[in-house]
Amino acid sequence: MKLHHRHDWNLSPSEAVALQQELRSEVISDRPIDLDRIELVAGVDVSVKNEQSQAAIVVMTYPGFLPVETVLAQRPTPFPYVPGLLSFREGPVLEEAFEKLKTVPDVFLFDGMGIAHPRRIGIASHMGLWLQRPTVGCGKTLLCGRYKDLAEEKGSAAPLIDRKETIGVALRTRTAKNPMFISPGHLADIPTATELVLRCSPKYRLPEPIRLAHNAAGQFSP
DNA sequence: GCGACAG
DNA sequence: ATCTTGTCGC
Repeated sequence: MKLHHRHDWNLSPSEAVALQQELRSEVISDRPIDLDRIELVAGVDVSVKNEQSQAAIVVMTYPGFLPVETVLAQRPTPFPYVPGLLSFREGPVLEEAFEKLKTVPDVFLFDGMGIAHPRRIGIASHMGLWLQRPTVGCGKTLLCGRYKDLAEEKGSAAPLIDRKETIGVALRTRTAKNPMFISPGHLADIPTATELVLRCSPKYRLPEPIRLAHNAAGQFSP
């Protein structure tokens, strides 16, 4: 896929934070995703093993969820895990994977946050700037913000609030299971991102594209 | 200063 | 995220 190269990745933690402050104003998080025109949805995930990172992108039809393309990319893990700076750890290998992708998905679902981030630029938002296509952040645990208890039934949601600002939702994708934390990445908004993730989770807690990407990323070559 | 902290 | 077997439940 064609990528809009934005910057180099070899930055120190403090330089990375400064870059996020510069890029945050470019993130568009109030634009509805055109759910009626989606035909392809991609799931993005990265697995780390022995200093090596492997990225997987699985493109699936929507709403049938039939896999149409899977790409993998490997690289040495370049950056330590620092809460708030995940994109600088997974960005390099993801960039390589995106370049291998031939299909052009209508939207990308990421394993991690979108604007539900201290500086409102989690990995889904950050990579969205490179992709220039709609992206959604789907976290399994919270990075920042608070939410009120929500009902046990699948589909229940509660606003995620941080510093008086609504940054996403806690969404129950499976009855009685822990909620997922959904937020717009880039070129998306909270209501449509929430609806899309719910529609992409017909059977499991993880959205189908991310679930498959997670499985593929965890498969390292001997 | 203290606590919290995606993957 | 990763280290790791069996096991309780639908």
